[in-house]
Amino acid sequence: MRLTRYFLPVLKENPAEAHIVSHRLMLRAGLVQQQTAGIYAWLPLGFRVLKKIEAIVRDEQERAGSIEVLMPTIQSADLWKRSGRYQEYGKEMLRIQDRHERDLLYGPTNEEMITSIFSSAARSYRDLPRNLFHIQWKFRDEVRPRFGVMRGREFLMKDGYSFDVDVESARRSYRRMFVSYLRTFERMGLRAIPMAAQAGPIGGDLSHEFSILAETGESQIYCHRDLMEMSMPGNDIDYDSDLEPVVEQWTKPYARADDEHDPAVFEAEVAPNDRLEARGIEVGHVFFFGSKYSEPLEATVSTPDGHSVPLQSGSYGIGVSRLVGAIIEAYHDDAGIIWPESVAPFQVGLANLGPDKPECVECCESLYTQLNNAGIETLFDDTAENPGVKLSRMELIGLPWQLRIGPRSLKKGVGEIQARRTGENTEVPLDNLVERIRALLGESSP
RNA sequence: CGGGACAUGGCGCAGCCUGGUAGCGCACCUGCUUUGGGAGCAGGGGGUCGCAGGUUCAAAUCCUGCUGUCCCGACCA
Repeated sequence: MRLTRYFLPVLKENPAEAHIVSHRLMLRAGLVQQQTAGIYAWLPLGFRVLKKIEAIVRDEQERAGSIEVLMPTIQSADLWKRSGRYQEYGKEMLRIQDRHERDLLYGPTNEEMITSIFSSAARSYRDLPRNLFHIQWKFRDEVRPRFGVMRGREFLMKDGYSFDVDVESARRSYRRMFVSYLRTFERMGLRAIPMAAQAGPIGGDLSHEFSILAETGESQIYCHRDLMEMSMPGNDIDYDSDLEPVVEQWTKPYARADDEHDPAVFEAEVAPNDRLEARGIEVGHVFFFGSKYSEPLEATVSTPDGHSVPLQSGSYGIGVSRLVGAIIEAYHDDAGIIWPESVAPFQVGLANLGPDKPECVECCESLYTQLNNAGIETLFDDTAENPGVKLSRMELIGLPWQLRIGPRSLKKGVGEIQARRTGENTEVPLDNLVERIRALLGESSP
């Protein structure tokens, strides 16, 4: 993409309303634009990041055996009246009426709808287990939206739902999602720690919040330091195998957010040097809720012995739009964002530092073509602006690799590759540039 | 939902207390010069001060109401 044809409205100064680093950088780097409190328009660069995150989430969901669907944003109130949540859910639910004065709502979540959809077709234990997910915009009329997309009212969420014939089988579904969440966040360069959360209807251990550590986190978390070093399930993980050892490993060390925190247990279980207290951002939540919705909605299947039992379900959420902010909280410096490669809007930024020099233009045009042909996502700064403007803007938007071409380097027959993360600058002969970039991509993770 | 602030060109702000019809920096436009860390000179365009009402000869400035936004706390992916 040529910058002269792109839409990248960067801000030189910090917008007054943004108080945390990710919000500031998202506005400054032209990722989003606020439309009203807690509601954002995604500009081209931000939208690309959102899509990258979405793709990783989708990929890991499918790998774990979950199947994608798409449910509407607007729901009829009927289902919610049957489950009782139409009354229970507070003012956070946006209630609307259509022209026939029928009660509708903008979905804050989809347990009722998915239960209805699934149970309308699933009759038998043979149809189980299944896990369906969708990635869709939600609306929750938060009392106090803040921190940009980290607590918006409208937000993009992956919500998945598992259906099983009994609790033991549901546990297996839960573990699959648990493991897939560890992998999902890791692929974005995040270490998300599963925290024991408020127990579900059957009690026990089937609810976890996945949080990443960040100064601007909204909750206080307490955990064992080991969780920061523990190795993640690899690419070869078999979701049909017994995942209990993995879950066991990750849930054994103490890890709780402030609402579940018990200082006495913390101090008894964790040695002083191993205690980690920090702020956390919740990026995912897995939860088993049994027959909470299947019973009122009469979603049942027949068992092998011919009885009829309500579906056993869990729900699994990932805050996709929130992750954009969370990743920036984890990866930035004074100059701007530092995108992990896996979610970067472009892999490479190509900057022509001598836009008035024909040899620079020619060289950049050639490189741009080569990079495109190599399938490398490149943002080409072909503007006539000063080098300083280009370099600082490139740092602000945080592309992992910057390719700099100017009269100075050209004289030596080289181009410069600067790593955004380390600031390391390498001179590479012009002929080898594209090859080198290709080698660098994916070599260092994240 | 409790508490507290703010609202002035695209952005950041001053002016308001002590009413007299709007100013600065950045951005933008034109020209020339510049080009390896957010350039220089010259010229130029753009706001009626969130909205409504009131006081006054006169309101960005004082008063009332409304709306919007932000911050702190309690709740949430």
